[in-house]
Amino acid sequence: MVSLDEVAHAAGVSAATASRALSGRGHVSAAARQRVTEAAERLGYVVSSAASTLASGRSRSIGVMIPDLHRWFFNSVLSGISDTLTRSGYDLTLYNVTRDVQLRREIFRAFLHRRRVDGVIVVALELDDWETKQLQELGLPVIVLGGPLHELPSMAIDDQAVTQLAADHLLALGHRKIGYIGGDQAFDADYHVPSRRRQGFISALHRYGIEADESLVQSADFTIEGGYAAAKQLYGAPGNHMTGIVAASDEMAIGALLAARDLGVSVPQQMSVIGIDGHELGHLFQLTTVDQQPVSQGHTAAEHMLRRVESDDKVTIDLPYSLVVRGSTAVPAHDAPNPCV
Amino acid sequence: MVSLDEVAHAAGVSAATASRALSGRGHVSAAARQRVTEAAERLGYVVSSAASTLASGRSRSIGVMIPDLHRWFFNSVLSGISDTLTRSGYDLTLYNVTRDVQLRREIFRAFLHRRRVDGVIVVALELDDWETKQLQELGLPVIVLGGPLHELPSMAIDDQAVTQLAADHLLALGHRKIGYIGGDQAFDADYHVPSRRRQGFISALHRYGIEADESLVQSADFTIEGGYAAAKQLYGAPGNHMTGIVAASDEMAIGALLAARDLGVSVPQQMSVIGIDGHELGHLFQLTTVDQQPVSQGHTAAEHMLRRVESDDKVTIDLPYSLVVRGSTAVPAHDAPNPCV
DNA sequence: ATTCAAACTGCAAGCGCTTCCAGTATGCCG
DNA sequence: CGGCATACTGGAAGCGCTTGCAGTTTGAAT
Repeated sequence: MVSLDEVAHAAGVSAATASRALSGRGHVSAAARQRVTEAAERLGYVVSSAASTLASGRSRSIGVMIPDLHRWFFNSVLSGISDTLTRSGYDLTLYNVTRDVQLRREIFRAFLHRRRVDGVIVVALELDDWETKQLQELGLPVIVLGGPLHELPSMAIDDQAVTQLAADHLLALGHRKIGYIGGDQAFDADYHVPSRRRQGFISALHRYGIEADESLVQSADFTIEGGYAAAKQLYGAPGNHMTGIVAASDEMAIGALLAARDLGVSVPQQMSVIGIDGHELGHLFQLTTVDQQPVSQGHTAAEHMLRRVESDDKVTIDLPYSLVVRGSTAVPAHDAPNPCV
Repeated sequence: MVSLDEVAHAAGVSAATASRALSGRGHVSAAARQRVTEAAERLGYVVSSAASTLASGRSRSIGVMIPDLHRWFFNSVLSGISDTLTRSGYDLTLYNVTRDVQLRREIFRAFLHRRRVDGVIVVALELDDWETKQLQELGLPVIVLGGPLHELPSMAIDDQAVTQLAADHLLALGHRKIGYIGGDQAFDADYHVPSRRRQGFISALHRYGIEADESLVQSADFTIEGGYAAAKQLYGAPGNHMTGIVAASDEMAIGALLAARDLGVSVPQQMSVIGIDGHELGHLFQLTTVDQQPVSQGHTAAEHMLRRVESDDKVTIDLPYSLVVRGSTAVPAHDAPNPCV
């Protein structure tokens, strides 16, 4: 391993100057900088992260806490974060926060305090008070993606508005008996997203003077399998005259699409289905959705993190989203027979 | 931040003894260890990773290089690795190696050399000579998952045998006209896996005295969409009398299943489909597959890494796999009409 | 009781950088 | 041409820990 001293010596300057030349901090003559850069390049010098961190207090690494790598939304966000950090020369330390309570506690208790990171991006985790406190006590910039959480700077889409937009799309098409696949408090692992989306659905109906029919609301775990099972329940309920479904995630919507095929319910002729997320498979399934561009969310979060979120706290950033209309939604066939068994 | 000195002082010992007590290296009396541990706990002491790394040369962090976080196989492996590392108190530094050549080069040139990690696990990346050399020159333990790569210690399933097993399953059921969805050299982003699987398919046919029909072999990119498109090609080819499909990944197999539904080809009555991987959606789709337990692969890789792979090099570990028969495969209906258009 | 090894402990020397500080050189102003 | 600000540079002091070394104590073996 080449040390800074060797580079400095090769360039005919002191280690101090070499350090300044390479880091860009402080004054260095153009000539010296040139020689140092060349020597470093020639010798293949790479700064020792430990030494640099210890001396400067900066680690050039960001911690990312994320719940479930299998869920498309989360690994998309992670991709976005990773991309931006790598481009900026930052490392990414991954904390995969699973349902293992003990491990989770350990991550908050010890891992984060090792000061290996300059900041922490928390993706879609519902934090309890103790965890929030741990994060705050780090004295590091923290960004919560999928908030908002009042105690910490956060970025989030307006989940209620998003779901309302999805429901509005169906309502505007003329649907009136609309089913919902989402979650309730029991699924609030991530900032009440399930609750807030459900609320958005109900509000949308209210604005059309429709009372949500509890029998048309199904809970699921945001996965394809969960959506499939929930949709089967909805399709199977006799006489509900449902013509459309709003699913709180694209994965569940895809599940609903698969269930429809299995039961011979044609989409969009007999049933319109709309999801939320912008899943990569949406195109294949011709799924109408509200795209929340998770990769971009990752980019944005990382960029903000790199700017250190100087703005004191409670920074709450609203993220964009957009309706993408594909083939899974259409005006309801009022004359058609009830597709549900 | 509480320093080791404070802990040592609180426990009435020197920093050296406190360090030994907490790390477990060297001799410390039970009494001293007890007092140090208590003091550390009470003060909330957590070792500074930078200082510890600088002094000891060990960082308690493992780097993981992985290509595509969206692909289920990769994020499964990552989950497994992460789980094992976290349980052992290790951090995971994620290097998401995308198709961006410049970024990729930078990761190998600079990131790895920062000595932030004690070892590197490379998941399913086809390394060129220069990259292999960079890895070797690190002087760190490296494990390649999805090898084998002769130059570096690696772990892999026997891709040829796996695909042969899949094809054998169909052959044993009586299928003779079998299609294949996989890849050729053009898709060899990861250790010739596409090529080796294709070879396994061809060998299996040979053992039954069947020559592979080139028109029944389709290339795809291992995604659901890719499999869907490839399967449509196969189903659409007139007069091929194909009764079964081997897909080199579950995602492509699922694509084939979806295509079958869309074209009215019934599975398994008219068409048997088998995949490879053990995808979590396999259950929903009743997909027969060869499970290679990627999460366990992650565990195994991480465990080996933690044991530092003392054994010099060229450690090549064969990973297990198993056939999981579900509903997507059955004996061919010899009397049935050709399902293909 | 004597000897010796092993257990234990603290001192101090780093690990490889960054950065404060003080000193020298340079440029520009009046 | 003196004076002062500014650019540049190197010395040296850490950053917070680990560990070799040497000294002290203990226990067991003779």
